[in-house]
Amino acid sequence: MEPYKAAIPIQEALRRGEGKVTLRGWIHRKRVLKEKIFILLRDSTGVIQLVLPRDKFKDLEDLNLESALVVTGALVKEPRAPGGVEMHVESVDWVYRGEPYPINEDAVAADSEYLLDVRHLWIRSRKMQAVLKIRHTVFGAIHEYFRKNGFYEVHPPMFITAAVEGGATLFKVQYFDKIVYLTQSSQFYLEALIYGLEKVYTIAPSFRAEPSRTRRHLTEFWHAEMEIAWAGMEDAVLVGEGVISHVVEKVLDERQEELRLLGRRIEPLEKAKPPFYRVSYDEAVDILQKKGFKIGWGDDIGADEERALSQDFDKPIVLYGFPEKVKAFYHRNNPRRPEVTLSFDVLLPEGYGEVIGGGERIYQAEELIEKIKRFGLNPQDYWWYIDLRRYGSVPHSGFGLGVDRLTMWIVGADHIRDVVPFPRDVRRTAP
RNA sequence: GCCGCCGUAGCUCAGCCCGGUCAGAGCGGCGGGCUGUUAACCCGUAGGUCCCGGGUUCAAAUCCCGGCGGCGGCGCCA
Repeated sequence: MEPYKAAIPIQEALRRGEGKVTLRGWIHRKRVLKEKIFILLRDSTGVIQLVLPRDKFKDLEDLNLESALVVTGALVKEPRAPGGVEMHVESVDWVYRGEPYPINEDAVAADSEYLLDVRHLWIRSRKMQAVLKIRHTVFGAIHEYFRKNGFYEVHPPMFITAAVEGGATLFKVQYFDKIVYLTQSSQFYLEALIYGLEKVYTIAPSFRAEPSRTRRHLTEFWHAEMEIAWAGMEDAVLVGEGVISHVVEKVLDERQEELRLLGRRIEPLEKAKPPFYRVSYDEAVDILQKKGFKIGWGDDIGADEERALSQDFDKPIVLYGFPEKVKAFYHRNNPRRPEVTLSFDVLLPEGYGEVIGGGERIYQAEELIEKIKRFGLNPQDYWWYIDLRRYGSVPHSGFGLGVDRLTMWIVGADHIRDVVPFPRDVRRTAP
């Protein structure tokens, strides 16, 4: 049997605190003293201190960080050891000698750009481990919420031929002898799928060729989208509150250790329970004007305004009822007040901003065609989307949730790149 | 697309303003030391196309022009 097959997880070793066991992992830290070598060994479950008599393991003292090891020895409870338990190593059963590891504490402390250049290595760090474990829980909790609430998971295409939002932000792809695009939202496909399944959701990548240079934009991001038949805007808002609060609850329940390692304050997370604050666009304009912003009714709410708004609230805000011209063409106008749409955004607190955009869709063909024209677009480009309105159309609503943005807020990251293993932005496509 | 900032050792940075012992520090590497270390510590040592090109000058990392690369913010959005 290969020696590494006998190993137990480090977390399990820390729990036992005694007995002879085999461990495997990577060298997280190493300190060589006159008579002893201390090694902090890391695996996916934790970190434990190894103690090796220097005379017996002379050939190991020059091991570089991140070298891989399989060791056997006795576990001992030891207050001087980080974590309270250490292993007195008796034999080293397997070694892979790594070259000098290029990431050091200076680069980490500076949160350097370099960490993105060596991202393929940096994802080994305890910080990235913690973030990626939380990300795993976030995705799982989204699936869990939708499935428990009667939604079917569906899988729309990534190659498309018509824009959802307009057209300027699509990535072109050579597709045999023609050009197609990468999807920027699965919404239109979800709208088609409700006529069979009524309540549908998907978690899929969306691609946007926007040259955005901000801490909350990527060119490739994970989009959790849902659509429900026989539903108005308020129904979609309830689902949005439901899924966010469920995800947060799940992370608080399962990822306390990771949140602690990341130094995340959990009070703001604990407050994210429904109902979120409801603020109409009209009220928001009032609030902002009183704060001294130069904003008139009909203007869009920019990033600074969004941040200022969220400062007044200690949990997520549902901003609703935007003017027609600041939202995409497919939003249904309020029949009682046609100048505003039945649209909403969910804003995260602490300055994190928009995480959900959604609302009720136009369900009548004529109204849709008219609005497409009013927006200066060509109805022919949306032929099948319009066609959906010709055969038993019903009121329906949905939203798109930025999963990376949600994760960013949950872990308290400064940049959306910090929560994605291999982020893609306007310039970075490798590693 | 618009505005601002940056580029010096493998990594993090100082030096630039006011040109002339300015080729520097810490980490990492290598060599040695050290009574159990907690990002260990101490001593020694190797390591650089000062982003590239041009200009000014007796003299340029430093000043000027152009280019390339990177970062942050806005707009747009999730």
